[in-house]
Amino acid sequence: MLDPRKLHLLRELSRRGTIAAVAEAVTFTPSAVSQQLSALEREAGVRLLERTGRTVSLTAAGHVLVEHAHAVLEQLERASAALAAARGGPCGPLRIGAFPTAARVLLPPALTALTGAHPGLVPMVSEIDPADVSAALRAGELDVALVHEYDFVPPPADASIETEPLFREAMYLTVRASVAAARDDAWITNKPGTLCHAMTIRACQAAGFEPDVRHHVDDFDTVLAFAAAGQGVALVPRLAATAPPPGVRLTRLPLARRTLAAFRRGNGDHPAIRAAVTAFHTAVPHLPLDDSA
Amino acid sequence: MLDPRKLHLLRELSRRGTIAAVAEAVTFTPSAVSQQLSALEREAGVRLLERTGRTVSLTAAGHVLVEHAHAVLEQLERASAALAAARGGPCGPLRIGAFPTAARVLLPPALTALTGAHPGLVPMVSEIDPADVSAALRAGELDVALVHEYDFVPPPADASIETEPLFREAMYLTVRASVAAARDDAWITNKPGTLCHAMTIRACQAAGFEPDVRHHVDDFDTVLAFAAAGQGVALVPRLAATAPPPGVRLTRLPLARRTLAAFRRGNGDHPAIRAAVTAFHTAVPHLPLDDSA
DNA sequence: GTCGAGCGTAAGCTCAACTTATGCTCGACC
DNA sequence: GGTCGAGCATAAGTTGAGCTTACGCTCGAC
Repeated sequence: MLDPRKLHLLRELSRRGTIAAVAEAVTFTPSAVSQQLSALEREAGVRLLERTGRTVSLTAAGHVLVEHAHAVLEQLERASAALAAARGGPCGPLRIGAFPTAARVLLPPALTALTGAHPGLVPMVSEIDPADVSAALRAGELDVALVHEYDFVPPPADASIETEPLFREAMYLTVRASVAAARDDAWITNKPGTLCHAMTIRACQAAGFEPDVRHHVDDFDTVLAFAAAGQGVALVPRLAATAPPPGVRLTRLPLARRTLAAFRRGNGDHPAIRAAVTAFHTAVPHLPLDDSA
Repeated sequence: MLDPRKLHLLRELSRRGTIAAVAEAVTFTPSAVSQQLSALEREAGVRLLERTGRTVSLTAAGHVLVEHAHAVLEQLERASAALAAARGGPCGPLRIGAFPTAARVLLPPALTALTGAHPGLVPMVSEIDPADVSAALRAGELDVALVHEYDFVPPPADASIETEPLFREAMYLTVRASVAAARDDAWITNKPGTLCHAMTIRACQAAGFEPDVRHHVDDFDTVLAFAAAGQGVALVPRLAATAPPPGVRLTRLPLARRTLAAFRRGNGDHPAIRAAVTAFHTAVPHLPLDDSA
């Protein structure tokens, strides 16, 4: 019988590309991962990996098996969720990941509703950039997460992650009246590697230029303070612009950001997950979203 | 992560009813099965089993988990089948189970076609009563099997087994012109515990009487010889009555027997299974089925 | 050419999972 | 009602799978 633990390693390899990265993700040594994958290959009776230069890559058979690994692990997730449901209502620890703005704006009312409805539930929040969420979910470090996606930045398809939309908000530009008008300005973006950073770059590219990025700041309040100090322009989502400092003009753009709840595929029927997603939904009307675009 | 091996044990328990029977089926000691199921219960966090008198039975949560075990094991089966397909064409050992008449009539041409088309395939045939087939398939003792089902004898629903119909044949009654006319005769049936035995009993019950079963004989040629010797009446399928001995009158009844191929659910795409089922189909036209009822 | 990143193998250790041995409880049977 | 066997659970011992550390090899960057 195929071992789901080994299938999990193979799936991680297909996403991360190197055995060392898989080992780091599952907190094993690379040697252990290498041995497990060798054993899987032996049981499979086909080559699944092949050395390509300094790393390994999957063979055609390896990719086929990864697809089946998704299905197997999803069914195991469903079984675990069913057991959690059989244990009774939502209780125990629930690891929640959230991007900073959501942690600040959405989580407080959501957590109040959640623990009010389910006193046995122990939510544990970690701030995390949406780009890192699916890995953290797959690794079991998180159970649910609040993520966002932007126009221009297509979310990577991930067969192991399921999402549920929560709300949309408009994007605003500081100082200028349009992205094109800020062609020659200094730009303030989030740190490279984050979705927000990618979004700014893409929006400018769509307007026909490469932004002159001068500052990398994650906290939108700081971003607005920089803008107020004349240090550059920036794109900020509605929720980050509830109290702009004096002198910062905000122009609403035909550009949206969508916030979603994400969890491991198959885990959607887990009582704690359901409760959390429900709580997120109930908290949305409390947000200062003066538009529904 | 839930262990599929333990889920398999739980599933076997749900069918067999006692830990001792499960242990015998998987060739473990009852102690090992008991320990594994205890571990599963611990990981699940819910009671799955409860002592009822001298045996154990499943709790509601246990039954829920068994349903998920079916899904998980089916996906693992699919993954294995995909690997077999990736290994190339059908090859290696293929364990085939068949009831005696099928082994005599259908298998010779089917095996010729099978090994002719796939020289690497090594078919291994075991005669087995259809009543025991699903257990043998689940235990991995067989890969495919030829089974039959009768009117009046509903096949037990088994979520882990998949079947594909091959052909139908009519049933014949020896000596008498109708079952009702044989109410006071001595009856010859197969051994108790077989489907054929159950079929005879049910057919008589449907005609309004309990048969006076005097002889238990599995081989239909012997059955016909007994009938020719005036030792009783019997129901025989068309394929078992190709050359009745002189003096045995056969009356075709409005009663059918269906022959099917059975295999583990999810294993239908295994190249060897596909090849075998195809070979079965190609052999059907060679059978002396002078009717298609 | 040198060096580090990445992979694989060898050797050792630890724990899970099996066995055997034993005790307990329930139900059948005289 | 006592006896006995079937069935399950626990204790103790053994084995092997799966991890670690240690080390060697190869490839690609600088």
